[in-house]
Amino acid sequence: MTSSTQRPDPPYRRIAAEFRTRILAGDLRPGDRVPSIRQIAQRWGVAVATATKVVAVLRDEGLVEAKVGAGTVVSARASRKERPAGQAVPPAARQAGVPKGSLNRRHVLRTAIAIADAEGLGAVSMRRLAAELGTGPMSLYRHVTGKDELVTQMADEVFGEAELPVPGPEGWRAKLELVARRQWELSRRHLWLPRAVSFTRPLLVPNMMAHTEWTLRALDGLGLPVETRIREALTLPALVHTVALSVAEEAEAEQETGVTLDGWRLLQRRRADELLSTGRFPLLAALPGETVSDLDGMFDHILARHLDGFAVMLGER
Amino acid sequence: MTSSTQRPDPPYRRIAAEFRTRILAGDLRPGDRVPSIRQIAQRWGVAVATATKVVAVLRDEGLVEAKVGAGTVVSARASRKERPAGQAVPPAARQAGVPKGSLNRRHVLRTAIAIADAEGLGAVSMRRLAAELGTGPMSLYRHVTGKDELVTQMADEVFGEAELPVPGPEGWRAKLELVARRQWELSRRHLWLPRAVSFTRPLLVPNMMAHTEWTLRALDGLGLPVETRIREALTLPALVHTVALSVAEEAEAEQETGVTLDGWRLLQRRRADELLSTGRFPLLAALPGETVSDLDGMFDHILARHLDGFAVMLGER
DNA sequence: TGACATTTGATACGTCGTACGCATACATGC
DNA sequence: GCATGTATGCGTACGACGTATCAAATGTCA
Repeated sequence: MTSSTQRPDPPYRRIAAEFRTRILAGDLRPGDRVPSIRQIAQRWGVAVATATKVVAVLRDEGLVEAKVGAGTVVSARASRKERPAGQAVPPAARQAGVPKGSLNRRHVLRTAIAIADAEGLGAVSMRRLAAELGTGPMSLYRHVTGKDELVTQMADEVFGEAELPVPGPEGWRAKLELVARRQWELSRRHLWLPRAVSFTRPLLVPNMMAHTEWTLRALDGLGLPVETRIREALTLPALVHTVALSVAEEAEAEQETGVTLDGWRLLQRRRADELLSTGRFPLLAALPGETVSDLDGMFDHILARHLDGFAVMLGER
Repeated sequence: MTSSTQRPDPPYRRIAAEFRTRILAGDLRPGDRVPSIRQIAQRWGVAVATATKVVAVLRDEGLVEAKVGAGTVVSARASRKERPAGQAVPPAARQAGVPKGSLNRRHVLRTAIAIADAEGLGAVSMRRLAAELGTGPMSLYRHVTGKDELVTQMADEVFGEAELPVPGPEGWRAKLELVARRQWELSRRHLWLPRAVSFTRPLLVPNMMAHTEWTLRALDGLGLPVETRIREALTLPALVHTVALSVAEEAEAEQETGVTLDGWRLLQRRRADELLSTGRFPLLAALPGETVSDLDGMFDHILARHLDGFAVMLGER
């Protein structure tokens, strides 16, 4: 570089330097918007091509990231002066990984999941989700074709949390119990899950298909006809599904009554009590209330009975 | 308070507040007559119905007591502000008069059921239902407090179709199988049923409670602890529920594709095929398609396994 | 410099459930 | 008979929803 003489830097370099110092000083933080090309052009009184060069310089230095249509943004890990200024990164590195939409899509999904976890699936409206992400509702449709797909993909995302060991434990019973309990844990962690997808139609939810596939493998070699294997593989998630649905409803009811004791819920309770005291349902009325809502126990019961029955079918009893 | 938005309180609320402050201030003392409904109507220039609401609000708050023919009077212990204003206590379970309402209510329910049977629960909107009955949407609210109740009562109505024999067949297994199959038939006849109610929360659906009661009786005398009896009584409908849900989804999917082959569904199919051909799910991909959708067979499987398992628990195997 | 493909967000449309207010008819007590 | 509170039927309108449409703004490239 022979620019050591008094020859002044060209304008585009001067402006770029200006931004560079602001970024490195932390004045512009990662994620902040950098003025658009046309704004730079106007503000500094230069042509658009010049402003373009400014941004190009910064981008080649890895300080900013530009997306067409969206704008230019200070890139992460930019403030740490890890690379001597002026040392350009190979331009190929700027679009290395996935098409970048993938990351935003995950962000959308995780945010939606967070809302659903905290306030139930009903709270996940497109507007609400958009607000949470700081954008307009319509922007979501860039990452998701519609609400149906959003919900399905939320389910897929959380199903990805539950990994199944590759050989798995010994014996069909341990395997079946394992997969059922994994899904049960999932449903307890994400109460909206049974509302989001039907467990007996795993298509389109790849991570759910993986569970089905794993289960089918567990059923292989037991000498069962194919229809039985299918049914069994679909039965297990179905069992989880119903009980999980009840858990979800219980939670919702509780949440609502926690907020407002008004009208509907309270009225429900009153009516239920009235019905119970009519004497038409003596056994039902005599039940202790706590047991009804012990849904973990309920799940254990339903799963154990089923596996026992399956063992009978295999002739093991 | 309710001043969150700038939207002014509706007239009836404003007027009620006016009286409330006068009562609480002691301006109107216990035993004093409150202006009659028609007087209020005239004095404030509103309709009698509106004035009626004013009095209703005050009465629900326990501030006044109304007697037909006699008039409305400030109730005793009203001046002590013992209850946060606006917090109504007795919504007063409105027991609809039998004579006329009963028949019309059934008509509403049966019409709603007919729509749901033919086009799915999603087609049952208040407007649609009203149109079918030849009235305005708001007329429905004379017979039903809201959509939630409508749906619940629809379920109750159809559960009334399934009668259970009073002594029932001999032996626990025949009894349990009977009640499960009755519910299964119900769900096949009314595909929307599993969507309408949770089978594990029979409260508020008297005809469903009857099933639970019947099941509990079938489980009596087997020497089982009470928790087990409860769980079992709730398990049977739960089993029906999941499989029925799948049936419903299948039917909906089929119906939609029957109408329009466009976009979403077709796209789903394509994606599913793509996923299957990735080789990640060899066992799944090798399955014959017909068996997957044999949901009657699925139900038989799940029920038989469960009952076998229950027999094991009873030590009968 | 201008044409381009993208991305965005504001506006708006058609649904939904239902709150509100009105008019009218009815039942009850003085 | 008369005034009272109540019940019924219904038209209007509000706010929330999912999403179609489209102009404006963006970085890029000829």
